[in-house]
This record gives sequence, structure tokens and C-alpha cells, in this order.
Amino acid sequence: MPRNTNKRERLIGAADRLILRQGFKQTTLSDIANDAGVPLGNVYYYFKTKREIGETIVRTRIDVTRQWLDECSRETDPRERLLKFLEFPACNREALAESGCALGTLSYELRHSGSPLDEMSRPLMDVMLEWTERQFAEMGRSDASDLALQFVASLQGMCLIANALTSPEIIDRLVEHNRRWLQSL
Amino acid sequence: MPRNTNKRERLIGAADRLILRQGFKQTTLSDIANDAGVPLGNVYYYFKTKREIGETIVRTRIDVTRQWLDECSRETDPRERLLKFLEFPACNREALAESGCALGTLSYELRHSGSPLDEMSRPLMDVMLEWTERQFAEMGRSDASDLALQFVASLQGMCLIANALTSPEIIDRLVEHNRRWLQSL
DNA sequence: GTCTATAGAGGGATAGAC
DNA sequence: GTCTATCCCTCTATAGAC
Repeated sequence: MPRNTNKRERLIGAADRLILRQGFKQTTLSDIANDAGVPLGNVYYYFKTKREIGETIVRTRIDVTRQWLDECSRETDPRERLLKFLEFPACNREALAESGCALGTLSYELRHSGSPLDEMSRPLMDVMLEWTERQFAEMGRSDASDLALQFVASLQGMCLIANALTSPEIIDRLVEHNRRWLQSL
Repeated sequence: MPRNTNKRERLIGAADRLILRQGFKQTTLSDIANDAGVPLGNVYYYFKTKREIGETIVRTRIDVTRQWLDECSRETDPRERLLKFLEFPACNREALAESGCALGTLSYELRHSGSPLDEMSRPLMDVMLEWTERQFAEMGRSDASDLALQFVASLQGMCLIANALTSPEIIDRLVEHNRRWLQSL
């Protein structure tokens, strides 16, 4: 076990930031090393391969998402939990318009990477789908699975369009629509 | 002007197919040359740079989409046009689950390419958004712009999720939902 | 117009000194 | 544990014969 876990975390932070902006393939190890203030050769002390960095970032993003979902789960009413969840895109409108969804962009890229890394694409989507479905189920909806699909699809599509048009307003409009939709259920 | 436009079209076809499966960055010129049965060096007679191939593919995909939209525009009722449009994902469920949407995947990748090519991401989305909005407007909806956004977001999200889970059933379920939604308007 | 050979740059990965 | 130097492969692009 390395002592200086600080350096490892700086590398992960840099990789996460750069991959969000540029994608995984586009991001080079020297990009990451420079951004983290670590010499290139030293990266290999913390990660055996670039692939391993990719796997770490996938796990990190799933963890960060789970943390936000746990935060939302504190609300007593399941509908309130889903409404709370919408605060994330609402508060990150510019970042989403600039770089897209951290889960969605990575998921799409990994599925086209032609490497075993593409198997990590499914868990990236499942984390949101499963939590969302649970909330609709707790609302007593027998069609919870369909509603979850509609909800997540709407949000993922929202990010893709907002990113294509570089338009935070797209986020505003679709978040508002989803709010009203949740209220109407 | 080259005589053997057949060869150029074979290269475009190969590039389009490979980029859909592997993404633009991942697809090498020798991949394309091999798939088209053209020697590597000869590619440069038809395209000055790889970038130029990318631009051509973007234009091709927009054109193919326009052709389908024109086909749909033949229906007299705007609602029927939108329902007709849904036949595309319905008939291409396996391909969409395998590789995602030809417009959406490319749009997301280009926005993260860090090259001037990323400006082509907007027209990729606009072609669908504008046509869709026009149909809702002709249905007499003053909120046509919002409805178009909801519709396209739902479809783009659908493709992303179906691709992440490699599940054509996701396409079936969300197409069916959108059908009912259109009927209910 | 077609094709071979290869230049040139970039990037993942390693060797080995400290 | 840290860092420099470098290997080696891949990929874009070009030179130049036919």
C-alpha cells in the first residue's frame, strides 16, 4: 500500500476532470500527469495501465452518483426524492452543457472503445435506473420500471442535446418539464 | 473530378459503418481502407485529411436523416408524420442497441474531440429538432419547441440506455411510450 | 489515378538511476 | 517511492514509382 495516497487522488481527480472534457481515448497519460503535477513515469507506480485508470474513473463516477442518490434518499417521500435528484442537473447546468453527463458520455464512449472496458458501460446506467425505479415503486406505481426508463432517458437525452447545442437553457427547460411531470404522477 | 466515384463512395460507406461501431477517433484510416478494399495510400487521393472524412460522414448522416424526414413528411397529418418517424427506431432496434444513434453518438464524440470538428455537433441535433418542432407547430401547439425537445431527448436517451445495456427491448418500450404520448396530445 | 514504402509525430509502457 | 530517458508501436500523412 502506498503511503502518499494524496498523489494517487490527485491523479484520479485530474483524470476525471480531463476525461469529462476530452473523453477517455483523447486524454493522454501525460495530460493527466501534467494536470496533477506528477512526472509521467511516476503515473505507473499508481496505475499499471491506462485501462486501469479508466476502470478507476468508472468506479469513482458510480460512487459519486451513489453518494448523491443517498443524499436524495434522505427525503421521506419518494416523489420528493426524485425532485431532489433534479437539483443536480439544475445546479450543474453550465457544466452539463459544456461536457455532458459524466455517466452518459463515458457510457457511450466505452461502448465504442472496442475493449473489455465496454462491459463497464452497463453499471454506469444501472446505478441511476435502479434507484429511480425503486422510488417509483415506493410511490405505488406498478409501472415503475417504465417510468424509470422514461425519466432517465429524458435526462440523458437532455444532456446530450444541451451539450450538442452548448446550451444550459435546454437543461433548465427539461428539468422544469420533468418537475411538473413528477408532480402530475 | 475523379471518374471512379464508386471508390470514393465505398470509402465513405466503410467509414460510416466503422465510425458507427467504433467511434471516429478509434477508427483508423487503414481500418477504413481495408474495409473498403482500397490501399491505404490511395485514401489520400479522395480525402486530404482524416478530418475531411469526418466532415463528410457528418454531412452524410445529416443527409440520410433528411431523407427519412422527407419520407415522413409525405404523411398529411403532422401527428402521423411523427408516428411514422418512430418506425425508424422500431425497425432498427438491434442496430441501435448495438451501436447507439448515428447522430447522437457522433455528436457526443465530436463535442469531446477538442478539434474544430466539434462545431459540427450542433447541426447533427438541429436537423431532428427543427423538423420535429415544425410538426408540433403544425399540430397547432404553441409549445412546439418544448414538445420537440421532450420528444428528441426521450429518443436520444432511449438510444443511450439501450446501447449501454445492449438491449433492443429498451427501444421497444420507449418507442411504444412515445407512440402513446403522441396519440394523447 | 493507383499503389508501395516510409517519414514523422504522438503516446503507452518500461528500465533503471536515485 | 520518485523521476528521467527512452523504447516501440501505431497512426497520419507524404514521396514518388508506375
